[in-house]
Amino acid sequence: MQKEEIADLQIRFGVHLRKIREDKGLSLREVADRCDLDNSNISKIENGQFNIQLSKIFELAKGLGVSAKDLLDF
Amino acid sequence: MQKEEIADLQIRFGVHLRKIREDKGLSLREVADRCDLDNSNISKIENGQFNIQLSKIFELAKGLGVSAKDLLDF
DNA sequence: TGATTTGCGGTAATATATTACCGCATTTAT
DNA sequence: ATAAATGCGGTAATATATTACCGCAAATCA
Repeated sequence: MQKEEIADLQIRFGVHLRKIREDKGLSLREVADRCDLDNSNISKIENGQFNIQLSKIFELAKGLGVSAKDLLDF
Repeated sequence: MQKEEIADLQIRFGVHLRKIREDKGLSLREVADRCDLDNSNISKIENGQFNIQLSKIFELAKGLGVSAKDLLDF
C-alpha cells in the first residue's frame, strides 16, 4: 500500500469517525474523556493525520458507543 | 486500555484472521504475496503478537478478499 | 461584553509497529 | 524416502504511533 493510499484511507476513516461523533452530539473533549485520550489527538485522527492501531479503533468504538466494525463501515 | 486488554484483543483478532484465511484455503505465503507482506509477519499477526495499524487491516482484507469490517467482526 | 466551549496545530519524549531477512521443525506431497 | 510447503521464532534497522502538554482563534453562551 502506497503512502498516498494510506493518507487517503486515514482521511476517509477520519471523516467517518467525525460523522459518528457528531451524530451522537458529542464534543472532542467529551469523547476524549470517555476514551481516556486527549482531545487534540482525536482531532488529528478525525483529520486523517494518524494511522491508528487496532486497539485504538476499539477504544474509540467504546467511547462512541458503537461497534468496532461500524467504525470501518465506510 | 490496559496492556493486558490489548494483548487479549490482538489474540482474538488473530484467531479470527486465521479462521478467515483457512476458510479460504490459503497459506501464509499466499496471503503474504497478495498483500505484499512477509509470511512471518502475518504469522505473528495471527498469533496476536502485533497491534496492527488501520492501513494494515485494509491490506489484509484486500488480500483475503473480504471487507475490512469483516475483519473486525468477532 | 465577558466567559466558556470547541476544534485544532505544534512539540518532544517515549513506545511501538514495520520490514525483510534467516533458518528450523513439522507436515504434506511425489 | 525425498522434496516441497508450511508455520513460526528470532533479529535489527527504520519508521511511525502514542501521549500529554501548551495555547490560540472562532464559535457559543450567559
